[in-house]
Amino acid sequence: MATIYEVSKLAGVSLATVSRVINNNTPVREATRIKVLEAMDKLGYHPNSVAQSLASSRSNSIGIVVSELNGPFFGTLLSDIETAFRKAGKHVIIAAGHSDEKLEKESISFLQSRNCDALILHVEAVSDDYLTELADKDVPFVLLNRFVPSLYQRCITLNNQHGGYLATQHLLQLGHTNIGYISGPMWKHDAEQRYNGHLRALAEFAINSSQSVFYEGDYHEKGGADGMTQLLNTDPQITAVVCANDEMAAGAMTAARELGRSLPEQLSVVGFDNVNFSHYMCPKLTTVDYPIGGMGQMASRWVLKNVYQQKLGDIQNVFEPRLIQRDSAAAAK
Amino acid sequence: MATIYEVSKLAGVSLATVSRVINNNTPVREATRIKVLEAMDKLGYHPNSVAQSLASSRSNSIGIVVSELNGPFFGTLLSDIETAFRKAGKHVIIAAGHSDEKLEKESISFLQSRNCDALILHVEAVSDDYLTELADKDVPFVLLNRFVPSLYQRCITLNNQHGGYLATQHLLQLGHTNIGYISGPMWKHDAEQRYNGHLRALAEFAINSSQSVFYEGDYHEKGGADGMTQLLNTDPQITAVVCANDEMAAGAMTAARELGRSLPEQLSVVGFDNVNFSHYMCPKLTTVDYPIGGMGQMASRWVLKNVYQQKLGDIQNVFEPRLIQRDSAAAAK
DNA sequence: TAATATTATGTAAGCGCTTTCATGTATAGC
DNA sequence: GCTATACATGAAAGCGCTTACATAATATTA
Repeated sequence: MATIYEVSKLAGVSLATVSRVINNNTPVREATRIKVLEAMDKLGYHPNSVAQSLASSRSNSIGIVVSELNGPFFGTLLSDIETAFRKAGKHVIIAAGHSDEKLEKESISFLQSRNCDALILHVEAVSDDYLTELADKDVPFVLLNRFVPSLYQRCITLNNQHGGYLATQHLLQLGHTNIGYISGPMWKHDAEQRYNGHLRALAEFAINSSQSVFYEGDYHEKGGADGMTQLLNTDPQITAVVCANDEMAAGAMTAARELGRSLPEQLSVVGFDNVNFSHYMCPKLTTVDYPIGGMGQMASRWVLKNVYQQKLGDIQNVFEPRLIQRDSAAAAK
Repeated sequence: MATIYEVSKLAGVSLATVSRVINNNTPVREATRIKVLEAMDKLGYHPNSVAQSLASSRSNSIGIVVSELNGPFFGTLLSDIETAFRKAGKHVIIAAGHSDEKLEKESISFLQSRNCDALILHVEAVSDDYLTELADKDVPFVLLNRFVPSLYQRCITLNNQHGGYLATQHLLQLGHTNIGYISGPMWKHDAEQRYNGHLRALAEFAINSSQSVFYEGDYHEKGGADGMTQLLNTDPQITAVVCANDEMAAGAMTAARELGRSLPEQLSVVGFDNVNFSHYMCPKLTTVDYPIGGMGQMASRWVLKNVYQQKLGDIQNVFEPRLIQRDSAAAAK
């Protein structure tokens, strides 16, 4: 691989000048620039990004921590983030945190040691305090789907509460009054907030929430199935169930069918997230859309703007969910 | 951030010695090692990986090109690759090629300029010649799901032909004789091979393939839906359809139902890939398992073994698919 | 045309590490 | 006790760039 030195020799200029045309940050006379470009071309020269990083102490890499790499949710996120940075000539280093405190911390320090210029974090298990401390360190980061009051400018969140509200409101408007709820793990902020939204909708329709059956699931298919089984055992009169994410909705619907309920005639189900397979399910899942792609783009913009000084539009910190009506929720009989 | 220099001063040894304890590649007296480790600890020192890369001309990063970041298929792949490398202290840089020749090439040169030690490529659009030339360059790479004869040691492939065979054989064994086929884009090697397997099964059961209706789809849901519609129009007598991937199967099943077919009673469907949502579909999809995770691990092993000289087991170049029987394929009436 | 302001280019000192080669120090052999 | 050998450590030269700072070339003004 040719080095900048060889280019400078071939072009008959100094290293510095070559560097200038590479970085395009200092004026270079047009004739000189052309000479250099031609030399680079002739040698098939590409700058060594490692050397660039060391010299400039910018690595042009952004570290991303997500909970899982598989699964429908993060794929969309990563895809949009990668596209955004790729355009800007940055690259993305990915680590999975698996919703585990130790692994999340490891991922973060791993990415730090990789000299990332910034991090985009979708972390669930580390504490607010840990994040606040991290903010005092040198590496800038944005938080996705997590609100830490002291770090509010760097939080890109969904109004989960409103999402939970929309799901339940929809069922209530369809005439359901006996609505079960399958939650995510309550230690996760979004799970708690979605549930709060559910309660708010119930209250608004003057339904006593103590009548409403509740199950704390795990955000996975199995939890949804278990939850549905338990809910229907506890209260066979239930006519609708809100699931705090689509995966659980999938499990719940399967379980309900196995228990002899026809969907959506005897039982309506609403999910949350609008993952890409939610319309493969049958009945096609009515769910709350989580604009994760847009939020990923916004996180990218935050980084481009605050770390790389690009002039870009304002940052939208809070995104609003919206209800996607499909076929899994029907009017109460 | 503390540097190796500060550590060496605090420990009262030279830079070289600190480097030795970091890399653990040259004997260092135990007492010295401990002094150094304590100094590192006290300073909260982490080696600067960029500087390490520059000095050693190894970046400890592996570039991955996949077609898409979203979608169920690549998530599984990336997840297993990331896990494997993370354990080895390497990191993964990801780029999407979008099945487009230009973008695939761009992705590859992008990763090259990032000084990746190796690449794992799932590329579809670039030519065999391009890959053969690339192999003469300096960066080592493995190919996933692609067989290039001259590069056979670095190809990790699925026996797609056999997979196609299994899908059709299953339907034939269930008594179907009028079987439609919805293919992927025939310019993609795997699509072609899956179809060849289909033909082989047909031949084995003495079915004239010219009777068998065929549609060339796009590996996406829409293509599956269009394909099913066209197939049923062309030949309403069809009792079974093989789809060359699960996404098309999803579209096809929806379309079939909209055309009034009950599944699987009036129409059996078999997919290919066994993506994670295939059992969310209803009826749950009978499909051919693509062990993409295992193949990703094998690709990782190839890199660890051939690039980082780790002593690991043999490389398995060809993986075998297997049929996953669920509910979408039933006996012919 | 000389003096001054502007702009373009070159010089050289790092960035934080690895690694070769040289040197020093302990151990063994006689 | 002296040399031969092994082993542990240090000195210093890069890895390929960026970026002050210094200098040279050019444009501007009087």
